[in-house]
Amino acid sequence: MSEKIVLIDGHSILNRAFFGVPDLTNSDGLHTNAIYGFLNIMFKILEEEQADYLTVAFDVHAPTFRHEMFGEYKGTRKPMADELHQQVPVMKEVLGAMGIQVIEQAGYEADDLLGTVSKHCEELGLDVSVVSGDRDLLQLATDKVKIRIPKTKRGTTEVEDYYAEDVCKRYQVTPTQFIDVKALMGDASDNIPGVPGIGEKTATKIIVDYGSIENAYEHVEEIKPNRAKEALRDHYDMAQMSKTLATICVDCDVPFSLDKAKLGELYTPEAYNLFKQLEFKNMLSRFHVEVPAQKVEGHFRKVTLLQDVEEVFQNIQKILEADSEKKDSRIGFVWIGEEEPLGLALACGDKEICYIPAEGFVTEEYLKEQLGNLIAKADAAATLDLKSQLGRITLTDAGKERLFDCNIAAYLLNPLKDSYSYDDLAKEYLGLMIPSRMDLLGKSGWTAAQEEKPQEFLTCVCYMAYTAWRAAKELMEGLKDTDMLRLFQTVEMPLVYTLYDMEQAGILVQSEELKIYGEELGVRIAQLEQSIYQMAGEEFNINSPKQLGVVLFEHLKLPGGKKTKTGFSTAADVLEKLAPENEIVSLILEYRQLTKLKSTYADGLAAYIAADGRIHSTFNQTITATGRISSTEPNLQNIPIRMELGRLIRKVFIPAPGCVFIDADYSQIELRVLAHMSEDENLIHAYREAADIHRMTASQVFHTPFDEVSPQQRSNAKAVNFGIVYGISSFGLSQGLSITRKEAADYIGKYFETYPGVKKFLDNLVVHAKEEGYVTTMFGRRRPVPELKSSNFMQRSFGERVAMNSPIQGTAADIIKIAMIHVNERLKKEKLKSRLILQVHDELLIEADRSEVEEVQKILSEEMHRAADLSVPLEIDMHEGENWYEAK
DNA sequence: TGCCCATCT
DNA sequence: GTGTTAGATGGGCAG
Repeated sequence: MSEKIVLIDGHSILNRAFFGVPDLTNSDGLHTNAIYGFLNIMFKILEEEQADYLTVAFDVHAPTFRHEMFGEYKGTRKPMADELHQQVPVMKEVLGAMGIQVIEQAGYEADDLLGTVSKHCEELGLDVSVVSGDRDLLQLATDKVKIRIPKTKRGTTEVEDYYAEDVCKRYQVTPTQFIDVKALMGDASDNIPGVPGIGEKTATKIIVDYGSIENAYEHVEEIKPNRAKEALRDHYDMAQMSKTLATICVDCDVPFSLDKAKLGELYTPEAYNLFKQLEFKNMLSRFHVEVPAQKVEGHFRKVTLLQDVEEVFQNIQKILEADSEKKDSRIGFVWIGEEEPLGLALACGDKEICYIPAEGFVTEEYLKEQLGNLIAKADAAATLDLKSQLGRITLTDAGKERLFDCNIAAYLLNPLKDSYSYDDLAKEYLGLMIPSRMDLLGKSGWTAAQEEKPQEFLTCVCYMAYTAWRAAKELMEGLKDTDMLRLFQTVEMPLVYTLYDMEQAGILVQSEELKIYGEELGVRIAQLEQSIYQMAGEEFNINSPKQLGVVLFEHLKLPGGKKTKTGFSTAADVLEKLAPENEIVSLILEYRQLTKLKSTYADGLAAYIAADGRIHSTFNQTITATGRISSTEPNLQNIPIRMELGRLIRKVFIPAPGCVFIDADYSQIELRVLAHMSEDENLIHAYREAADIHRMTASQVFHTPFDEVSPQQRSNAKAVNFGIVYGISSFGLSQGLSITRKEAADYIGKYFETYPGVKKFLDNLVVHAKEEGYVTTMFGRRRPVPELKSSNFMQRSFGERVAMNSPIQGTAADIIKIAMIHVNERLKKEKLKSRLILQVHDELLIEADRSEVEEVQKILSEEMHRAADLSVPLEIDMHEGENWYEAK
């Protein structure tokens, strides 16, 4: 059997991988998706082929012989996205580290190198596989040379293979004739001009009939479609030129060496280090070297017998005592289990790492008590997600101060991550590549995993405790280095308990009323549906933007063209402008609103009512980029209020018997924060003097006496006020206010003239963000702004808006967090029955016992006011009601 | 899964 | 000259 060589078209496969693999970035901010995809394709093919030799060819950025021939020739590669471009040198480095030959040659494209090497190797008697995403390479196919075109479909890579005969089958022409076809039809992406008016079909037919461009020209008068005949006759020169351009050179001067192409050990230590740096975790298993993490795995153990468990606790106590001299005694712990705890994972040092099932004599109560003792003794007790553990920890006030939530610390250090799983923390803060829960257990729940995959289960839970133990120290250092320790200790950690209390409390819902509300919506929806079908003259799925677009813009021929990538835009603002054209439009808008109300709110909320008649939402503390909290399952932070029909839903949220709702919200907190942070004298003055800030703004910006400001002026000023906070453009403002862009620009200009301090402040934020790479809130919370480094205008502009908005939104978030912690603590300390139950960004909702209303109002007012000391007053609006509708 | 559209501050 | 207001969650559709 002959030996085999694989030749890879480097740029082409990188390019394919770049677009086929979702964006990946390592901790250094380096994009890695193209490299990752390339390696996946390469490994797959090497395994399939069992090849003996491998070489990768790249293009060089230099003019080629094609440029000399044809001045307008721009090269076969389009300008590369920056995110891809930066991956090319790294890719070459990775290949180098694996001992893989990389060839490139000025004056030629990779295609030509591949053609030449492929022919050379075929002559040497080797089997050749050429891997490329580019079908031009098909011209190289013979019965010994196979062209392989990988396609990424749903995450998996499939490869199309072409020997010469496969090309004939698929394209009806031989590989050589394939060049002629391409020359005739042209190729815009390759800048091959082609012959005008001849497309793929005609080109193929001509070459099938005549064999080549030259022969076709000899018989040009016979060519069938008249159009094609004339085209070829008039543009024969061009066709010949294109043919030369499209022909891959097979005898160029190539720096190729068969010796160097010989495959050796790919998995070298150098490659290992690079893979680790690139964070290609699941590729590391290909390496046969011992990873440091495996050492610690040797100490993972499951402890079941009471006697052994007692020994473990004694041992940990000893370790803690020894470490306490250094003020660095620390445990890592994680309760495992969903509803009912299965057991406790513990770590104290590199050697004492174990999992203790709660079964037999080792009861949950016993474990709780022992854990409590450890927490009391250690300087720090670290876990991954404290809120989820609080139900299983006996807390003392002293214990509270020792608890350390690794996820929250990691969130403060980088709030942009979408996951803070233990394997992410280990990678980021410990430099350890360890298997994730998904890697070990797949989608199994804890209970199933413990039974079915005991070994992997043990590995997983021990890694969790170990990561918590070890990362806590690094995270603590990180918080100190970034000046966020105080924020962590006085805001984020205490907030864990507040949110836990709120989740436990939940909010009472009148499920019957909710059901009736949903049914009423259903009736109206059915009516609307019929009317819409009738007016459209057909039945279709109104909730499908695609179908709706076709009905509105094609069948009913309403004006307004394409807007989205996939078709017509049918967003509310587009449809509102169309409302006068056809009555159906407003019915559709109403239909949309009602189906939203029914599916998300009426039916959606009903599904979350627990046995106690209350909805217990989850408040997430590590989700948003700015420091706000978020609410899920269900989201209680987006309950309708603007439209009356939707607002009615709030009537089903009621206080418990004997209670009343008290709702307090900060008045324009973000604008006040802006006034304070910018130190703009005029804006501060405006807030100190006027109750109505929008009117005051209108008065100052439009140079109109305060009492003569028209409603229009006030509402415009209000829009500008909001826009400024978000970094709006004149275009955006003009859209929002239905005014010309010029007028909008004028408003913004006047605003900044009136409040020059604001302008300066916002500009400085962007400058600071560009220099430091992040922005901060008043309380030191950071948000990185990597978009500012992008070469893409849009991304960069986004970064600028982020730099302007995040400190404002984030400071407001800090303030209400502080307020809610103190409100909750005072309710508890004063032994009140009233409970804080919701936070909606600038609003707190309390279920207050009727006997405590006055005291609760006092607490809310005091704590919300004193949460921050601003140079403008912090004002709050407070309402009382028998349900959430009334209390707002 | 990604897109579109709705909802909130 | 680009596209053009920050931060979220969730339902439904289409491939």
